[in-house]
Amino acid sequence: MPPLDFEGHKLDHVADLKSPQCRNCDIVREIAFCADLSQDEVKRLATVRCHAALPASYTIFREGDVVDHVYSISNGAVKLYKLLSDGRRQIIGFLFSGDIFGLGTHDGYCYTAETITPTHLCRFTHRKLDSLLEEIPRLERRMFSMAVKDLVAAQEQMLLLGRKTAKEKVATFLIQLSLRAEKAGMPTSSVALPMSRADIADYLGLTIETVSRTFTQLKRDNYIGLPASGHCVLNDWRALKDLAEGA
Amino acid sequence: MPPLDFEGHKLDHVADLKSPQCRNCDIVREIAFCADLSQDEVKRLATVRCHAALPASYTIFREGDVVDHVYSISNGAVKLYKLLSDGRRQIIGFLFSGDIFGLGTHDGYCYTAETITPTHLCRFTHRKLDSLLEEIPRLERRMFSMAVKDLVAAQEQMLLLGRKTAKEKVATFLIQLSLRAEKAGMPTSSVALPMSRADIADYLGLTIETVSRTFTQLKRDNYIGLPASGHCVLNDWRALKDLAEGA
DNA sequence: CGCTCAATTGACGCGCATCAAGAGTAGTGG
DNA sequence: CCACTACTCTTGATGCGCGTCAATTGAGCG
Repeated sequence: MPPLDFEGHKLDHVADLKSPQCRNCDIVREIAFCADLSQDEVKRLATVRCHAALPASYTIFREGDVVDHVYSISNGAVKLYKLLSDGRRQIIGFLFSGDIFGLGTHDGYCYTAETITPTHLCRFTHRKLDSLLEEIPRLERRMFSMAVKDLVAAQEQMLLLGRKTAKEKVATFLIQLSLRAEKAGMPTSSVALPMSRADIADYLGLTIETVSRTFTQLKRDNYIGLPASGHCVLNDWRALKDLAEGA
Repeated sequence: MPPLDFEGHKLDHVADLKSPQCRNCDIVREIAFCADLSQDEVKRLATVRCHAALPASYTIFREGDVVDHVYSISNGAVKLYKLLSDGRRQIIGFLFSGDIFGLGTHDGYCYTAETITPTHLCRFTHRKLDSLLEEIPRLERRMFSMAVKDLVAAQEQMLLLGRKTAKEKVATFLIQLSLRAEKAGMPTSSVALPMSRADIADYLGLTIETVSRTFTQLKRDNYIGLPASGHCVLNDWRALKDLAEGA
């Protein structure tokens, strides 16, 4: 994938503010950034945002890049990952509609962000967002509580990576996706798997082969069904949850 | 260890505000909470704090407990951990002087906090701290940036747990302690190891035996020296760092 | 000195990685 | 529409790193 010039707005997939998907963006941002903001505050926020549509497997920024923007996903899916020098990869998180990413330190972003599917993003510069934070104290609260939420999830993932078996890891992953689907108002008994086996493996600290074998095993034991690639049916949610928690 | 009544102030190790170590607490809090607060703001903060001295291996709160306080370590060492139902444990972090802990969600604390060594703590109720956050916006900024710092560290630890070998894990751990010592103004070539091998193992997603063997191996290869229990000398910082990063 | 518990060391086994082959699956162009 | 290509995914055979089990050594403490 040649690096298209997204940051410089020359990418031909970039949509402008008048495009149809921007209305959708407004809706989604209600969920994410602005759930408890007033109409005026939402409008003020809208003045500093920028919208873009990106293809699949598109690198949004790399670990170490200067931190200049915060991103909000309108729709699509994004993965965040860190690399070791020899290419070993750890996926930090999968993000979907309504999720925010782009926090970092003065050393730059601490992970690489890449689209999984074609994705619509909203983007805010840190500079403009900072001045907004002065204006709207509740926005700061909201950013804080989202960072705490991410922190709690990261700690849960540390338990998974350090102490769970392959079977428990995959079960936990499916439960996570199911809970996520529930929050988005989707059915919990069937989850979409837009990411590849390689992505799942790098998220769970396993290899592609082990992930594949574990899926097969869970299917054989009737925990799940795999009707089509990219989809998974959870036959017994409770049993899968117990498996995920090592019971 | 019988559970002493710390929360009800009946613990005989609890020190009051006039005790000598409280002056120390003021100094340390300069580093932690209040680095950029005014004298008045620091004094205001002092009105809502409560101080306690705890013995080693003392459980401060448990995963799932109602979130009512935020804690700041004056001196000593604390470990945070999560448990699976069958007893498998993952240590989320080791905390030292100046560190803050006690964030959580409405579901309660998401980890258990336990002292490693005898420890002096400052404690703030969430309720009082919340009202302070209204008064002192900069305090909210500070809490936010500390949550981000924790998040970045958690993501780095995910890379360690998911993708590093035992040798790389132990090397990374020693480098972490060394960098921490540097920030505290201590020499980087020698680090204190107040925690047990079991704690180190549960932090790195290994067993006691593997940690022990890896220390022995690093010593044999002259990366480190182990002059006395609880101490480790880093003979070649750069080489250890390269090892930690998988080079 | 002797008790207790942490740490080390050794022997062995297992879960997951590695290596390798085969079976879908999707995109491409004639 | 089908062949061709390039993947991704699955499945099998084998190996290794780390876990498990067990015994010994060492350190702190009354």
